[in-house]
Amino acid sequence: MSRYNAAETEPKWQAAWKAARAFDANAQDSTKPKFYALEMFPYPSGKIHMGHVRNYAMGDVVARYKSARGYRVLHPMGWDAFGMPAENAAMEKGVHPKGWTYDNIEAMKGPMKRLGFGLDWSREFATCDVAYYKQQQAIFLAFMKQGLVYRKKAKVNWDPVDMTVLANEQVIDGKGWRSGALVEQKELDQWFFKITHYGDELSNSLDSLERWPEKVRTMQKNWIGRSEGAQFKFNGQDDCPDIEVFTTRPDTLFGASFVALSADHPLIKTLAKDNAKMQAFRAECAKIGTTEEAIATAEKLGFDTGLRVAHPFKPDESLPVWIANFVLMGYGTGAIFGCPAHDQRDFDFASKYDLPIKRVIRPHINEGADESLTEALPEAYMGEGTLINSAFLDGLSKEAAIRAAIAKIEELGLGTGTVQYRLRDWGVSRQRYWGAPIPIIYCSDTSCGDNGAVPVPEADLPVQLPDDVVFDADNPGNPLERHATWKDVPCPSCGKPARRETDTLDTFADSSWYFARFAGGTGNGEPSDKPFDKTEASNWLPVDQYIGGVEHAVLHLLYARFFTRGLRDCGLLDLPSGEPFDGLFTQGMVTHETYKNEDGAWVEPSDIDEGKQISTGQIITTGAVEKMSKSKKNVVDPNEIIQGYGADVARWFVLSDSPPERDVEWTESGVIGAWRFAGKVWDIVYADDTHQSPLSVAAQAEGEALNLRKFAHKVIERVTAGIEAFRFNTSVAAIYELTNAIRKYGKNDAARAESLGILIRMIAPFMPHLSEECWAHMKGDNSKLALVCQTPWPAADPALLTEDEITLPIQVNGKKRGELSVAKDIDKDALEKMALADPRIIATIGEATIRKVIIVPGRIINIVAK
RNA sequence: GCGGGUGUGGCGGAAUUGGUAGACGCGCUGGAUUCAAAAUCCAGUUCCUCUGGAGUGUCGGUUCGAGUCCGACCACCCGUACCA
Repeated sequence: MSRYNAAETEPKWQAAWKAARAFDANAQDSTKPKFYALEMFPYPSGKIHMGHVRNYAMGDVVARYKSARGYRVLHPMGWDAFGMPAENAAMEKGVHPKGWTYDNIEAMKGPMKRLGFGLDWSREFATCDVAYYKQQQAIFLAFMKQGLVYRKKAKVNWDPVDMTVLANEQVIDGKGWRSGALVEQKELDQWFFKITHYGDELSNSLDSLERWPEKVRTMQKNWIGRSEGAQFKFNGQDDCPDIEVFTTRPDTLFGASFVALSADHPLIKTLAKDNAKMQAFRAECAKIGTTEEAIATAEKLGFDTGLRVAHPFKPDESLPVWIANFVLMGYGTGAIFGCPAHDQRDFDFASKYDLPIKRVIRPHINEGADESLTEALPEAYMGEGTLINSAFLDGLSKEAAIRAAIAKIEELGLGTGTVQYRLRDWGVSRQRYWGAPIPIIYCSDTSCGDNGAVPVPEADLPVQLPDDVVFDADNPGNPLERHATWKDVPCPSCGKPARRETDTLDTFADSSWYFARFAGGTGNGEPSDKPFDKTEASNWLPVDQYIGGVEHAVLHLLYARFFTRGLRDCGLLDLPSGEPFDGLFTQGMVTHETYKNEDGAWVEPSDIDEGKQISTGQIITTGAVEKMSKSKKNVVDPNEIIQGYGADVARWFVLSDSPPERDVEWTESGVIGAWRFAGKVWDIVYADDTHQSPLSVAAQAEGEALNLRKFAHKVIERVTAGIEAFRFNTSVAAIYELTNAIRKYGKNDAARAESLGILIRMIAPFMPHLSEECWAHMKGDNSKLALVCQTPWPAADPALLTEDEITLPIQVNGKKRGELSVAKDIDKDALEKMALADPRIIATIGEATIRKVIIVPGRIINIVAK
């Protein structure tokens, strides 16, 4: 018998699908309901890795399955092509980011096409295509008109040696990754998207996303972090101006022992100009860096300004004003009051600097006892309780006290109850070349436009990236800045000398609307001069099933949800809910050990043999297991598996064992199981040359034949449920069982043909090429039957799913001691009698007295005996 | 630090959602086939002091019954706003 030959079979069926326009969305029957399947598009790093294969294999199973279930499916693919790695490659290898990127796209497209995903390649684009980023610039201008764009100062990581802005991942232990210089902070004018405008909507609307994982909704909700509280001022004494604070705990105001300002607070910036010590403290704070993680984990440091403010409720008392490194300028007003007894951070701070710790909340459990609460607190008490030592708030609960404190603050005219978001506006300016230029021109006349900032007129778009730029390691920084002529233009408004914005847009913007471009953009190969066709995009959106890595759970998904709202409110998209993704599945990451050589450089796993780097001979240090990423080089190329076993085995393998939402540490062991399976399927199909239709129904089957049919139909249920629930590994296990059952079954009769036809249709979304080959063999040369990828999903016959006889376990005191084979609908009394008559049960019970017999029909019998 | 998640045989994992723990696959062991090997096929495979007992990261709780629910902890992973 012949063997399955992937190299011959794969191109044959890929050509057949193309000829049948099987995955061309425009060729689908328009009367069918739509289904938009989308996987997060890849960054073209140059190689696909196992994480990609896993992601796209899942998406393809869903897309092909939905197609078999009668939907017209849109399943596009493109490239998230702007970003830092291209510039790093330009510096390291002297290549141009554009050439590097498009070469990488070509390099990745080969293996992706080889894998036979059912993709509509007619809609492909890269975000670095001028046609795409032109439209992104148009959207930027539309958002601007809509009031969703503004400019303000913001901090960046500045490498003083390389004279360039660093990304957070390029700052290692506070030092520049290339130069090793201590990273400084620098304030630059930057553009922002007003995502906080939609703060409430983005938070509330999460509840409607029923087909999103609960964890992602929770993460987004926490990220947006809506909190109610009060904003009010502490009146300054002597030279101290009034200080505006925000708090969620105005109830603890009587326990306040200090006011703390961010080192970046305008007041501190002003004071530090004439105060060298304060300036030094600010520099100390700046060393920590800009990331939330670094700030939160840094040792809490303070600086007493010597200023004092009045307590709002006790005008004769005053509080010291400190600078604290844990107060963020970006949240609230950049100033807080500290209540050490009831906030852990304040507690740590007060303990360190010997500030008073005054308790104002008595825990409920202490009621009656220890009225004075005099003994020292070991830590802050943040739970519920009753207010004490708080004048008019005494005796109130926390919630009531919050309300009463706000009322008092309002009555005193010091402030109001307000809502704050943890969410900050989205800074989109990047001091880099390889991104979409921000379409702004700065006029030399600052009375022109907004303080000199003039939007590029729509007719002048695109603002195109110049190709003639130079990258070199000796001269890092943004080449657009250095370009001889590019930035010099006349002001589009008044004609005076002006210069272009040299910052480009955050690449998260690129991935915030690409799904709309797929849906309403290039479908017919007719690029329209707008971001996307409104009707088409509105018809396909929302994406019915979006699949991608859980690492995008907050930022990418939140930014996309912001963009669709912006597009909606600009009238570009008809999407009332504003929600781009109706169903979301977050897959776990494919992880791998990381390796470094003696120079401390990351090393690819394929460059290692017996603990040494093959290319240099250096000794390798093994690091942590982390998600596969280009920057850490811990990627495994799937090409070897595809070459060795074929596309279908590779696809089957990545879905076969692990539950899709779980992280998997990459290992090739187990791929042989997928390979054996492909061989078994081939063998059982080619063991029969009678060409009975794979759509046979063996209605007359009896005995073993009937059992096989019953099993096959039960497996339909299991496989279908597995796909619907994204538990492909359980579908795979069920398919294995059916395959084994068919193998053991001897005859080439109608029951076998029916079961085999069911099997092939169910394997088709997973192993599409092998399935077509098997399907073609079964149906024979003269059959009019369609391709298996265009054949409906098998339906389970309900009559075959029920069993008359079932096995029930018998437990004694919760431990299994026997089992019974009984009719499905046997009554409880009979069951009890049978269980108590079982010799092994009698022996187990022995002398003990039977206290109770629990019978759960169809499930279990438990005898309680003592 | 904070937010979110995960933890079951030698390994990946299954378990009808509170009811037979270990389906299915890998690996391993033995056998068949072969001059031999590969491939393939068949059987076995949680552990132990084995007519019994223990067992789903640890400790405790609820229940007739807990991998599943509750509480405390441990380890690892993701995110933490300029990696994408």
